[in-house]
Amino acid sequence: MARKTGSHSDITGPKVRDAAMRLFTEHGYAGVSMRQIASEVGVQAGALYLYTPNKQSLLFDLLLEQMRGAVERLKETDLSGPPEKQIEAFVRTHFQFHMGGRQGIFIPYTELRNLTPANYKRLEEMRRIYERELEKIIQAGAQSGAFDAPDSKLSTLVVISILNGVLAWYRPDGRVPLQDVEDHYVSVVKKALSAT
Amino acid sequence: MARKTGSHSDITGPKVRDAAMRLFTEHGYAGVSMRQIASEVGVQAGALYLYTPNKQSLLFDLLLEQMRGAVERLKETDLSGPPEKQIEAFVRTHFQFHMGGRQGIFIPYTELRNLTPANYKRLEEMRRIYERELEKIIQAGAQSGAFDAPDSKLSTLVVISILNGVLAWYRPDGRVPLQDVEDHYVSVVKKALSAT
DNA sequence: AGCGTATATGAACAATTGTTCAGTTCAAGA
DNA sequence: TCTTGAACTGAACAATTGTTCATATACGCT
Repeated sequence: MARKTGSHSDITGPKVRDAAMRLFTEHGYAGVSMRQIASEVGVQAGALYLYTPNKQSLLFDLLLEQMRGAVERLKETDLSGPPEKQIEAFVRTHFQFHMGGRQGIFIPYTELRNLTPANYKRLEEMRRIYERELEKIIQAGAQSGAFDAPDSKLSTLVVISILNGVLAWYRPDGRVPLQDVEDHYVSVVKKALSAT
Repeated sequence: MARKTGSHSDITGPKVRDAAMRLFTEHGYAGVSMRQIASEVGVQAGALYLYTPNKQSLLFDLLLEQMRGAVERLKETDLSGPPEKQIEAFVRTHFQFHMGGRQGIFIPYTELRNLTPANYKRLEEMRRIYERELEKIIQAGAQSGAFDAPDSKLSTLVVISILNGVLAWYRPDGRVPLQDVEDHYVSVVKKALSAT
C-alpha cells in the first residue's frame, strides 16, 4: 500500500519535523531512531528520506529553524527605553518564543553536541548574534548604573542559562500557569541584574 | 593477554566509573557505547561486566552516588542564621559539590530520562529530599519578609535550575575563575530571592 | 480511461549495539 | 614450584542502527 488518500508531501513533511522535534526534545538525538520517528508519523522508515537527506540534517534543520526564529522574533521586538524595560522585553520575547507555540517542545541546546563540527559552527555563529543583543542591553544597564554587571559577558551567559533553565522543570500539565512562570522569570532576571 | 602488572580490580573499577561519568556527561547516556567506555579504560568491552551488571546499572549507580553525595554534603552544611546567610551557605555547598572535585564532570539530571521507571522513582525521591531543604530555607525567608517568594515550590524549582544552569556554559579552561563564578551565583540567587 | 509521477512500502545492507562466555594469562598462596 | 582463581581477551550472539532501492500504489492530468 502507498499513497493513502489525502496523504501528501505537504502533510507528511511537517509531520516528520514535528515528530522529530518532539522526540529529540524528549529523548535526545542519540536516543531516537529513524524508525521511531517514522512510526510516530505513521510511515515506514524509508519514507523519511523523501524529506531529509539523513538524520543529522534533520536535527540541524530543526535547530537552524529554531535559532532563526529566535533571532527573528528578537529583531521584531522593541528594545528601546531604559535598561529595565529593555531587559523585560527581552525576557518576555525569549520566554514566549521558547515556551509558546508548541508548549515546551523545544530542542535543548545541549543537543548541539550531536552536530557535525561544520554544522555546529554555523549554529554557534547565530547563537552569538542572539546573545550579543542581550549583552548590549546588559552593557547599557551597567554603564547607566541600573545594573550590577561588571562582567557583561558572564552576566549574559548566566541570564541565558537562567531563562533556558525553565525547560528543565516546566511541565505543561503542571500547577503553575505559563503566564505566571513568565512573570516570575521577568522578576527574577530583573532583580538578578539589579544594582544593589 | 590479560592481567597486566599492577592492574587489579581496585584500579579498573574506579577507572570504569570515571570514564563512564566523563562520557555520559559529555555525550549523554544514549550517545555512549560500552565499547567507548572500555576503550577509554584500556580494556575490552566484555571486561566491563566484571564491574557492572549492565549499562543501565552503570548510569544508575553513578547518578545514585551523585545524589547521595549531594544530600550528604548538604547535611554537613551549617544552615543556621538569617535566611540570607542560609541561602548563601546552600548555594556555595551546592555549587562546590557540583563543580568542585572533578571540575564540571557531573552527569546532568537530564539523563534521568534514561533510567528504568523503578530506578527513576528511587532517584526522584532523593531529589525531593534535597530540594525540600532548599524549600525550607525559602519558606523561612518568605515568612520573615526577607525573601519575595509567595510560591515557595516555584521559587525552589527556579533556584535549582538556575544553579544547575552553570553546567550548560561553564568550561574549566574558560576565562572566568571558578571562584568568581561561585560568587556571582551567590549574588544572583540572593538578589533573585530578595524582597523588593 | 489511462498515463505519469509523487509518495510510499518493505526487504535488504553493513555497521554497531549490549551482552555472554569459553578460554587465556598471571600474581599470589601453599 | 605448582595450583588456584581473579582479571581479562576475543570471538560470537541476536537485535537494532542509518540508509538504499526496486517495487507498488493511487492521485492529478490529459
